Amino acid sequence: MKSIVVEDFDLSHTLECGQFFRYEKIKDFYYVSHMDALFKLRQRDNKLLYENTTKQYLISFFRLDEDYKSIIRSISKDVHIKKAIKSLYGLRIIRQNPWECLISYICSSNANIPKIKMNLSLLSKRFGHKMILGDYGSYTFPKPGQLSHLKKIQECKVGYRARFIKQANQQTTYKKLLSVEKQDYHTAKSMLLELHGVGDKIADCVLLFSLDKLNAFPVDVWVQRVMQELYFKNKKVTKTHIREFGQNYFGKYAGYANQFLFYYRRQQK
DNA sequence: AGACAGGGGAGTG
DNA sequence: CACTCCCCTGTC
Repeated sequence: MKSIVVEDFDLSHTLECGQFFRYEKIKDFYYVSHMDALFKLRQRDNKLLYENTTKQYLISFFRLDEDYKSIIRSISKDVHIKKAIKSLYGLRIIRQNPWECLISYICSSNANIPKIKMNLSLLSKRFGHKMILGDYGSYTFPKPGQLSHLKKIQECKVGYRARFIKQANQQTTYKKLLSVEKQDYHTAKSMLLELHGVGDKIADCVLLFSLDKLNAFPVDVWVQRVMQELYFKNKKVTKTHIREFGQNYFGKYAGYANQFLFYYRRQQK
């Protein structure tokens, strides 16, 4: 098995923190399915072992080319965030494919992680084609334009989100997503918000996890909970206010702070 | 058995 | 802002 040396990286935290859904842990290995790629990973200390992908792909996917230490330094504003960082050190924001990310988070509304995983698995099984790696099999994720059959989408148990997926499929191309990526945070966000089924939180997720907007600060119930507890003396605060506070307070890499706090709070339950 | 929540969003008032 | 409904699954 090939390997690369990795610094400031924790594979388990990165895959399991809830930002990404199409992976499966089997024995000591993680099998990752993403668009047309299927690869196998394992971390041993500072070595990342891999099969069926390339060093270049992994560096991009896990953002191994960015200066983690300086990001951590810039968001380490107080004892609360420092504590979360300490316990989850090495967690990185994954650079997902924007299309798969968009559909994933459209599925996420009023759902939970097991259900989102199931929906994505059914969608790829229904619309993608089979991939094999050793004795493990999964499916490619359908491309923009391939999710047009409403009935078939509904069979993937996505409920009322089926029409959102169909519409996103009609209105989105890779070219459009690329042009969204080129815009600044606010412009990019307003473009995503034009899609039906994409509101504030989902737009921020797509921006953070796939469009290189690391200052995005998605506020779901968990982030709302942890932020109220740590920064608002347990007072009820609107999600909009929390988002604006988070972006101002943590700055350019607020999205990293967001993910640390989110996963840290979820682990406590 | 049936009610309810689960990583929201859109539409209304 | 606050409220309701949305489709589906797992849980108590």
